[in-house]
Amino acid sequence: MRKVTITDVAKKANVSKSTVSQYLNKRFDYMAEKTKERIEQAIEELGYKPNIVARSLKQKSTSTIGVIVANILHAFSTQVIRAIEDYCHEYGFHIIVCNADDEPEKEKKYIEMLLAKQVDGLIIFPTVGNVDTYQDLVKANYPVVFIDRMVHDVKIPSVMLNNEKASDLAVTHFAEKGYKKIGIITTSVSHNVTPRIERVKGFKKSLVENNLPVINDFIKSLEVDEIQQGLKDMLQQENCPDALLAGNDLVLMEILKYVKDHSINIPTELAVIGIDDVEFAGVYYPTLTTIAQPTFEMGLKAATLILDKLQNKEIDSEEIYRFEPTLISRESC
Amino acid sequence: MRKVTITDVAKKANVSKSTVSQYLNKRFDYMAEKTKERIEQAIEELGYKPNIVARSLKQKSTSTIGVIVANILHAFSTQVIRAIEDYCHEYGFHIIVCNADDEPEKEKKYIEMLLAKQVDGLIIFPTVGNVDTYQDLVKANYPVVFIDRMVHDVKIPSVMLNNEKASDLAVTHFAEKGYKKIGIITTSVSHNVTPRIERVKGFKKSLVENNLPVINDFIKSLEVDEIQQGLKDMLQQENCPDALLAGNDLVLMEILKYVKDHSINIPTELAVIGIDDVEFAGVYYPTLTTIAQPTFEMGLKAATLILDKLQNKEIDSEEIYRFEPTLISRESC
DNA sequence: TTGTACGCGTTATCAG
DNA sequence: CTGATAACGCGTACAA
Repeated sequence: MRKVTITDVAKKANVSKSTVSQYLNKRFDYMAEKTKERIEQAIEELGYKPNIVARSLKQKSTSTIGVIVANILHAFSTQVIRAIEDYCHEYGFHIIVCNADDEPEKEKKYIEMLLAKQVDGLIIFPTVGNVDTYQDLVKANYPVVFIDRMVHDVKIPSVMLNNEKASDLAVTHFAEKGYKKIGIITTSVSHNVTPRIERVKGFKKSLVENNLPVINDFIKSLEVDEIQQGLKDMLQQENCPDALLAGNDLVLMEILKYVKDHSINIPTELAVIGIDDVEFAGVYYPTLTTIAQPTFEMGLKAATLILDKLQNKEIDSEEIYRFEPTLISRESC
Repeated sequence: MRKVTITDVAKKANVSKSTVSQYLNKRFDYMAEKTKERIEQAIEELGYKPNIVARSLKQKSTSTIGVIVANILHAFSTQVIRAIEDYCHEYGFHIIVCNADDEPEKEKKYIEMLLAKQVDGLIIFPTVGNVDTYQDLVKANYPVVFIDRMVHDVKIPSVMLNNEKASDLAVTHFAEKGYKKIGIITTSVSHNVTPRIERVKGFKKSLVENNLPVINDFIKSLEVDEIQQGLKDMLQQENCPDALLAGNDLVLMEILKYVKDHSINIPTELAVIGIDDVEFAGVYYPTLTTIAQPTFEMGLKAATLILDKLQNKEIDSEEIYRFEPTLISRESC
């Protein structure tokens, strides 16, 4: 079955391509009623559907937003994607999602691919390894929004969690419950990723504010597959932490694994709080106290920023949009 | 910054467009070395990137596969998507993922959108509400593969779990452990979705084979938000089940919620098995016995089928490719 | 070995 | 009110 084009419709309706095009774009201002009907009928009979690719070429707009997530394995990523999708869909935009797997190389490749595909804008969870590429995008005045992370000296708006606050909420909660020897484990060691840095920074700061000691042995940044060993090192020493903050959902899983394997009781032997409100937090034994990110709002904000920019609304490109975390108090601390 | 086109490159390198095109497509057979260098340099200096949209229009191929999932909330969906992405990426294909939210209307809209976007093929988790549309695709000989579900009388290959076997594994395991009053809860009531039907069918069949009674009160198909009530009805009667099979991950979450709220002990008061191996199965208290789907293999198969079809390899369109589930025995039964 | 000319499907412009 | 024509950016016979 050959594709039916606008030319076929025009032929069948005995009008010219342009007239059909007018019809399709609802410019009936001066169109004869019977012409309209003939076209309508021809389209119907032939089952004609406009070719978006051809239209995009002409219009220089694909109504598509590219989204590059650093790591799709985080629940945060999928939730944000859903929010972006919802919003874009509402405004007639499609999204193409790519997963950079935390590799700057891959990220760069995807950026190029998406540009070549002429997406109208880009939402990126930056891997921070492609500053030059980001700068090129800025120079070209290409619509880009960062989410989850920011990149210093790059004039691209960022949608971020108030990460220091997230750590602070946790530490303060630990402190209120009487825990004094508090540790933190985060991931994303290889690249200087903002959330990790800010969470550790906020962690230390909050310890000080709560008059608690900062013990460097209790502060670790590890790749996921090193976490079991790291936990062992941390928890099997004489003086070990009695409370542990998981820097994200993947770390939390590793902690729960360790705790299970070593029959450690939560929260009597070890209190636990996780950043990111995982789906099973409420049904786990004990239920898990978490710091929730407003994922939906954040995704929405990123999408709004991009679509606004496409309409040439003025956006402050230096701006960082911070969102506040909330502590969901359950039984694990 | 204006977009730089092949014409700009040609001008700069003092050659014609076609020569540049040759270069881009690596047809150097008869190209002068210095011409090559000039072009190379011009591309470099201008930062030229080919416009995929224009290329697609000419080549009538977008190197893009559309994926429509019925419900992105299932862990199964995301895992399958990752597998598809991996495979497609390897072969230079991109994917566009759409979430139909279990609504046939939405699914239909997405099918039309993806076709208009000229995707080269479609992988669909069918909602079963668009048989006519599917038939149109078949008639047009358009490359489509179904996954997770099948649709009767539609000649489209399907990649599916051996669902009856999944139920059988669970029931037999329950039986071996001495449970006799076994129930099942599934979702997707509104549409006649294959997995649910097959799982219930397999469930009943296995009960009979294990010489256990089939109690209709213990077999429920409910929308997610009705499950709490359903569990109440089922578990608060005199003679209630002592073992429960969760038809998928969402049902499992609901069961765990109920169990928590009513302080029911697993497995002494109620044994539980879930179809779909959720991430926290191994760290839950107790660890959860699950029936795992080979999600990666299934996604891979779907992707392979589509790409094969694009290369006009013969594929039996009547074929249903069944994948075997495996029981992961843990503590919840 | 390189250039010319045209087609892909759509839309904008402008003449009629 | 409608139609011819020229783009959009790329690829490819075919000619030179």
